[in-house]
Amino acid sequence: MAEPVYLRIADDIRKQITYGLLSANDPLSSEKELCSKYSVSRMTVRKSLSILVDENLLYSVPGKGYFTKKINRDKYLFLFDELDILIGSNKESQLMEVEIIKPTAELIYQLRVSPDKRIVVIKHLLYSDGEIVAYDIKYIPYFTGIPIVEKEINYITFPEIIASRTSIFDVHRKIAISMEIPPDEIINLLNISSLDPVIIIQQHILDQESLPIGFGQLYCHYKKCRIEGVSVIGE
Amino acid sequence: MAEPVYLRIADDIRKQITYGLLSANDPLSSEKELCSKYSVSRMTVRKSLSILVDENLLYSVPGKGYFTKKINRDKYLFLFDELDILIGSNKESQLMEVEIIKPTAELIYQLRVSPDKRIVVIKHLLYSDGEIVAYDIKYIPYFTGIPIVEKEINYITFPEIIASRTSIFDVHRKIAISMEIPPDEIINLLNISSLDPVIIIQQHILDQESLPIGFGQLYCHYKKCRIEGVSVIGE
DNA sequence: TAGTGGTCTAGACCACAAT
DNA sequence: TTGTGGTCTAGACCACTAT
Repeated sequence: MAEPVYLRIADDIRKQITYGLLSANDPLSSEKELCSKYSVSRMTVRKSLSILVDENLLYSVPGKGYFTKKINRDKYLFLFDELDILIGSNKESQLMEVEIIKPTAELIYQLRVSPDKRIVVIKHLLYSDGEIVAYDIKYIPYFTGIPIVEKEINYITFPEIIASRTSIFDVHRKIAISMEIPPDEIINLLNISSLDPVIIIQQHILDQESLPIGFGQLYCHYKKCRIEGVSVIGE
Repeated sequence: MAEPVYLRIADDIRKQITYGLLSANDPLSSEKELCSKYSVSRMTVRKSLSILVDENLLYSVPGKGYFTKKINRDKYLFLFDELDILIGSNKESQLMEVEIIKPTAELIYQLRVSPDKRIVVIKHLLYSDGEIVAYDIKYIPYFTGIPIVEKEINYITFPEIIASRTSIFDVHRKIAISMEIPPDEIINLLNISSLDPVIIIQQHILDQESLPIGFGQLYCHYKKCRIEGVSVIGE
């Protein structure tokens, strides 16, 4: 078998969408009609259609049929890793400090906690070619079992710390990249001028109900950071 | 039917992976064995397994079986739109200039073209709340049929311009975010201090063979840009 | 040779849409 | 009532892997 039948059918339908024979929200022929048209069984047609649904070119409505989707190609898939985004060859992360604090006003807001809740703070310094280029700070509401011993923390990722409380599949993350002139503490740590902005990468870790269970900020020297991604076809 | 059988089976296998009963690269029971275990047909088992393959928890090797995958949760999906990333409420894009030039040394490198090839340059200014906050410049090697009339260009996206030459499904994009102190031309346009870095979002549009067919750079005022994304489970 | 996943057929019943 | 997609069964043949 050179090319599976279901791929040939998927290609055929994809072309009809691509070349504009079908436009947004146009109904497709029914599965049964496509079975006759291509002389295949329903399962084969469904396999073809499922590929196009995965590609976000089609959606189906039970009892009605399949419809074409509007295309938006403005989604990028980014590989985001604290060390990967740093420019340089010798990169390493060093645990700086672990402490337990009472939440500031911002943390009360960001983590939706009460003022008397204790917060675990984990600070890292990130080095590139021997220089400090970034400072990372993570906040997690205290819970029994959370690792607070430095040795334990140094080798696990932010989601892993939190996953010790819940299943790793029940959390998702949001990220935001922006720039600001940082507070003095960061200016000193990164050894930059008081007028230089830094790149801030803000991470929110959320549970299934989208309630925050962790919050982190990475401050990075503006010359030492580069974030890369590739496009995906999306809704 | 409250919950389809294939979802119940997928959940069951997912739990075994999540809770560490199966670790990376462990072989799974064969489809046939799973059919017996859950008393369902092969198609139902395959549907369950295909979900887990889509979730990047499993991979299959023809003739051998299914195996569990190492999890990496460091991929983010970003919605990237030139106007969406600007901070502000009233945002608009204005075509500034279209011209045809001979390529500079950088363009010869970025677009892999010969020095005598003509390049179409499209410049936009991006406004937020009435202020110029970003400057966008796109380079596309000239080809017959490329829109160079201002009216035509103003309302189509970068990939769409290029897709007029090839199918939109044959192109993919790479993006990189970094910061730099920009050249004087940009300093003047954005009306910033000569010491302020800007956010540079670099876009490469590539064809099926990963050869460049378009190159663009967006220079954005560092205070006026914020890029957001959500995590996905990846390989 | 036996076992595996990949592909495919020809049916079936269900819940839901449109009429 | 008819047509639709969603789910599911019980087979089949193929290419590939391991022995």
